[in-house]
Amino acid sequence: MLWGVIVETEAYSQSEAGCHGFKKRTPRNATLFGDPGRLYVYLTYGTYHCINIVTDKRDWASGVLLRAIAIPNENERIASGPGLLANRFGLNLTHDNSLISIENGLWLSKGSVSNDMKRIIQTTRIGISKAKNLPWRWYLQDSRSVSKRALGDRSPSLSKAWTPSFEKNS
DNA sequence: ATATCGATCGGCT
DNA sequence: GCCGATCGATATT
Repeated sequence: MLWGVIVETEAYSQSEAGCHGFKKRTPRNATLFGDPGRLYVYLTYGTYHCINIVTDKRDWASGVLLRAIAIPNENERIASGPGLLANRFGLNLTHDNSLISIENGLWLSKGSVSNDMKRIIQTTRIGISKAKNLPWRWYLQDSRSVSKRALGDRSPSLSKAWTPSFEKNS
């Protein structure tokens, strides 16, 4: 079993221009409009795959892009970007629309993270030209497995600490 | 029909 | 910081 800790993500929603589903449904983004709990995989720049978790109800395009994963006992940079993590997990277009479930051998779980890895930075998304101002990227401040841009972009002026609401309320 | 643009990355200046 | 790889989707002629 190959597993890791998701250390960087971005959110996309049909309501904003950064989202593949902003304009209309196409063969490429169809999964994004489908049921939640599935993988939306697409080819970017003709060279790398990007992995999203479809998050919202059917017919409302939205998803969370997995940007970086820390894998225990492996090079800390092995999955430090959207394309890199897709490569490491062997995910490609054939996995588009795959159901996320234990039965399917592909799932997420809410694990525990060491105390020194709990600081979360919320800031703007990377590599897009539209809706750049939306602060919909999150990463673990102290992880060395975040994407290259996140490693260098740790200026507190543009970023701010963020606490997940489920922890605030618990 | 042709041109431009990406939710990227590694290599190079 | 800039560039090319490489291809599907979208914009333009």
